[in-house]
Amino acid sequence: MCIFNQLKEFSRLGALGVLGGQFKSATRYNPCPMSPHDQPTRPVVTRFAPSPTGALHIGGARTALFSWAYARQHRHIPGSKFILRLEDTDLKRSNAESTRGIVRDLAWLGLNWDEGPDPKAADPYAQQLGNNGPYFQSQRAELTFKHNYEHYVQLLIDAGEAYEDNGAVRLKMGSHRGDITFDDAVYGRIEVKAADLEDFVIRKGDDGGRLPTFHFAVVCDDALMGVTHVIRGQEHLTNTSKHAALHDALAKVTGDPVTWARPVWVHTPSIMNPGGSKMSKRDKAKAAREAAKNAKIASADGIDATRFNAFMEGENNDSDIAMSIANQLAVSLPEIEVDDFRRSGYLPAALLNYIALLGWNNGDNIEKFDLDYLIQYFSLDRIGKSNSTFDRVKLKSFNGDAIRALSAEDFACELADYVKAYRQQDWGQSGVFNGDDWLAFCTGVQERTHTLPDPLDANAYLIADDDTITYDFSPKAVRKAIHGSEGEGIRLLEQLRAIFDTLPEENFGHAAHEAIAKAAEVFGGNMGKYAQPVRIAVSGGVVTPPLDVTLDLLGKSSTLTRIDRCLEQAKAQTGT
RNA sequence: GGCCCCUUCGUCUAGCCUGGUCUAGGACACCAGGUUUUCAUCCUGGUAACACGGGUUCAAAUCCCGUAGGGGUCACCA
Repeated sequence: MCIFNQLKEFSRLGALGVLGGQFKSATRYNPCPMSPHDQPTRPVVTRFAPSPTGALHIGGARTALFSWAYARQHRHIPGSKFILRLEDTDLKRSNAESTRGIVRDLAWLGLNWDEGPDPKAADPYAQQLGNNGPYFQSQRAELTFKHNYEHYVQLLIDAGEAYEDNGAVRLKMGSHRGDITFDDAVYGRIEVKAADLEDFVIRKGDDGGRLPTFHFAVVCDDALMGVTHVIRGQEHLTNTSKHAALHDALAKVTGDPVTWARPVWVHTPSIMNPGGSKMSKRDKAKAAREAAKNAKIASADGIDATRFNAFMEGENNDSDIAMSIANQLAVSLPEIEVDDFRRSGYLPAALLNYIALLGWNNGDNIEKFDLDYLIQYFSLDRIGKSNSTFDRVKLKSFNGDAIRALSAEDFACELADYVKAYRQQDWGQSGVFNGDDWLAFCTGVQERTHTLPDPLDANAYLIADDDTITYDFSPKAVRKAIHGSEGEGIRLLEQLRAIFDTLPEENFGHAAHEAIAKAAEVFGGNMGKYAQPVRIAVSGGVVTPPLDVTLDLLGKSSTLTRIDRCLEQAKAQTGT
């Protein structure tokens, strides 16, 4: 096993302190863990309940993060836990692939659950009975014991709280129940007039497999699983009057006001696009559609024609089609889902840190923190009410900071894994670089890296064949360094080439660097005057890691070959 | 359209509940300067906001009312 991988595993095992260095850790910040807000003495049970109809959305990730952090904050109270439950009562849209993706993405983020599907299970739908029944609502519906939704539907009908309507069952609202008032931890007290409340379906008819609707399943499961705090997106705020009514009705018909007590509702504001629309996979689909239209392509790899055409007509926004088109046309799509951010080279630590700040802050001007800090300081009453715009530029800045906070070994490991996974190349160890060179390369590029692919794209010349390096002397900086001052760069390059030729191959870059420094000292001028022509000669451009690292990685022979080629072309151009 | 919710620098936000300490603080971005062999990093400084209109008050970003703008929701989707 790669030493870097071992090191990484080790660091991952070490608590959840995902960030070190300049990132503030909770313990450093506040030696006294007593927070100003509530110190509940009762257990806190939260859950993340996505519907497996697509990949894990960035907004879902934030909901999961808050739910997770709040449960972890209270883990010292026995019974506190974080549950993952899959809401798959929409048979047509739910699928196992989505479940796998959600489980994988949550695991990647490091948000572990106390109860929920086994992340290692081959078949995500293999039924697992926890203390409170299975974690898929479709499975809960099949059961015949206390978790069966149908049992409660019947109780409501018998008590005159609900009635059948074309095979479906509706809960009586309106004047039957009166005005509904509930409290939200973020938005405060919400009052809805009886006249604005309509009877709503709690169990679907035959077309829907007689399954419970989302509203009914959610209330039953939360109550039966003992969920105390329901943290979810604010699109559910209006729905909550229905859920409140359901809790109250069920408490009444079962005579069990404890189990069916209303939970604490916590609605989080939405995350928006810079354009103002809600961040959704539709944005990815839209970008892909536009690219496909511009390129006038009529199919996409691995996508059958019917789906492709439906996609182009806007009849679906499937991410796999969008991705296929993007790959085919080599265009990038806006990151929307957690997996998109991983592909783009973001670290979980940075992503988590950034989204935690979208709608929450500790009021202490501390922006860089790790999960330990969030667990310690997270509080419901510091969640904001207004929607926030997702700023990828700021995320990138956070990611750069997170990358710089990694040890050189951890960074080397992250990068090697990334290259393997998304470039299907092996740059480290046994691959393009040998072990020492790989670490040297990573060390050289680490502080210039904002997202993982940055150093790959910027340093392709390093692994290119010597004769594929091309020289474009038209950009200003290059022209100046080579042809400026009547070809001074060319003359310097010739002199340096002669010196380089006498240097040993061992530690060539280091020796070459010293030679350049000495030349600058002896002949005058700053080091850049000498280093830039060399940099251009070996890379074709003006930006590389420090020259000693670059030349070490390249080796003496490549360096000389490239200088020769550069001189040849520069002179040829001067001649004409 | 009905109902619900929101509104501080370009963006994320602190401050608002408990009016005066706010000539409104921080971060990202941007601009200028410095460090540096390039780029980046790092350091210093700067530009930039209380949506609008009324009211209450000695005093309002903070309290009240209205207007405008934005979001959500009105499915046998979740």
